[in-house]
Amino acid sequence: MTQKRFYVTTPIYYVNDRPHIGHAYSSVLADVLAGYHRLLGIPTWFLTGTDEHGQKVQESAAARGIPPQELCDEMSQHFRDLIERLEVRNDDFIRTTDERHTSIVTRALAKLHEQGDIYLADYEGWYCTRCERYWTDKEVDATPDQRCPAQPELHDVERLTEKNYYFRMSAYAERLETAIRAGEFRVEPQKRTNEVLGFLAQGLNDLCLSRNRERLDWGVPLPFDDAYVCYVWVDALLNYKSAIGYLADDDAERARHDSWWPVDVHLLGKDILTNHAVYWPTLLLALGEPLPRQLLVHGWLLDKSGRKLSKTKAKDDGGDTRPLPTIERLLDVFGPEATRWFLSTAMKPGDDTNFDWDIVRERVNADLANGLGNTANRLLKMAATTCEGRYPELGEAGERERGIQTAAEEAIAAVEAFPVSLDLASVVGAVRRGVDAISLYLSDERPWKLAKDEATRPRAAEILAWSIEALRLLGLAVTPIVPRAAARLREALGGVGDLDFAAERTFGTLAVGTELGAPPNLFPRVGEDAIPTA
RNA sequence: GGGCCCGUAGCUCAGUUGGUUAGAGCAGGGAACUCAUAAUUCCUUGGUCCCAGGUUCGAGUCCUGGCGGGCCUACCA
Repeated sequence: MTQKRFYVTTPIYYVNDRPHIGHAYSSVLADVLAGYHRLLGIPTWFLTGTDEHGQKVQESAAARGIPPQELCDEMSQHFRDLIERLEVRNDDFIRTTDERHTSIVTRALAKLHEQGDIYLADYEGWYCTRCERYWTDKEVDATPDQRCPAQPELHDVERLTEKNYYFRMSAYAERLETAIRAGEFRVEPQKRTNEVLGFLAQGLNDLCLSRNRERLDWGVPLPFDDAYVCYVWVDALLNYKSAIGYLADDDAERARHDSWWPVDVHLLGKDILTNHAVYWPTLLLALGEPLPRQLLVHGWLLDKSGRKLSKTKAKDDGGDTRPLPTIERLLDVFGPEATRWFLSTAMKPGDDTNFDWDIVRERVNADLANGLGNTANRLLKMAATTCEGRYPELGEAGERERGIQTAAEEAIAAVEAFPVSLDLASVVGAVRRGVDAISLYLSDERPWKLAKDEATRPRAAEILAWSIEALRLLGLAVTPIVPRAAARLREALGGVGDLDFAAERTFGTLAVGTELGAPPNLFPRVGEDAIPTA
């Protein structure tokens, strides 16, 4: 099943936080997903951006004595800086304070209101004045003597009533469940589907989508009641459509939207599952829009003691006095390519994973420096000395030769299966096996020995030819993950102009006599001494 | 409290519908090789599969109950 196009998103990142490794993970993963589709010639659109409204932003701005927009401009820039350092190639970057977004939120809200999907009702609940928020009955009941769940010792709660606007989410629960069960709206991995179905089974309430401006002003005003702003999710989630031209005035823009929607993959962390698997699709159902094809829900990267690694936590543990491996520090030490490799291979989307400096270093050294990098290096050096730096003839294939050809072709096959499988691990696994196959082949055939003797030198050249050709395909396979290194390798193997995967993917197509470049030292080894010490 | 999920070698993880002596990679130990980024290849050490019961001819795999951890529980995003 070939897809005609591929639209992928990351969550929009909330600007109250500094960018951390979780953001980097989502961004790189989305970039790699997009990259494989682009490699295969599939029209691809990759959207990311920042979420900028809400109470925390308003408070942070107030605390610093600056307008919220100024804070957003500053913080949003941090996210752009991060993805730039990661060499992520997004096609668009949306901000929820963009006019192109807020105008669409307004229209969507008006539409929902007109068709009766939004209603005004009293919200009655426990309010903590100190925390400036409501708590649910259940949360308050769980405390002794019905106190504030955050600070039961200090804060008390009072029963308050407030008028708010609600989205008739419950009305769409059944249709959502049907869509999930029918596979029309997929939530991956499977266990997240279970989680969503379990959530639905508990019964769905309607969703409060407004906030009185007395409490929160930093948001999109409701078109039908200026005393309120739109709260959180309706605003944030709509970015996935506003960015591609949903409800735009311009015909061409709307056509653009229709060409990309429904989105193929929403990438998100497990913490925002409900929002994407329940709020968002019910909202879309209400708007009469097709549902996303699938949600890909990933876990978290945790530091060695299992804590969520965000921002800086001063505490270190286990006698490890080194600073925590934040995304900035990882980039400083390993550079963008190795960092991308680590993030891409860090975990199968689904579970959390623990990591530390050594895990990153070992993986990067094993796969990249010792594996791909060293293989490229030794082959090109041997080619320089044994066949004057020109690609030699393959000669006849024996069993071993067919073996490394197959290994390389399996990597290509994994790439070509990617749009359906989205299985990065299978690509990486195939590449690792390919590198191993070449190493083993070289160990067994010893071309360096054969090259010393005039009579056997042609045979040595053949061995190099087979190995180089296999390596060339592995380089193609890895292009979306480490684009720079892959490009340098391709160049060293005679590649010119833009990469044409369809033309270059076939084993045995490298022209005899092609001038081979110098060993490119693709991935420098990272020594223990490169890791910062406290 | 409720829902969902996780707990397998020092580390990161695989373990398909329960079936032979539980696997990989990395790290550790030994050897070989020497084209290469102290690399590569071969051999090797290492596990009460969280605990306790149960079902079964047979359980890492199913059931029950614990222990430990995570996310959500609808107004923090």
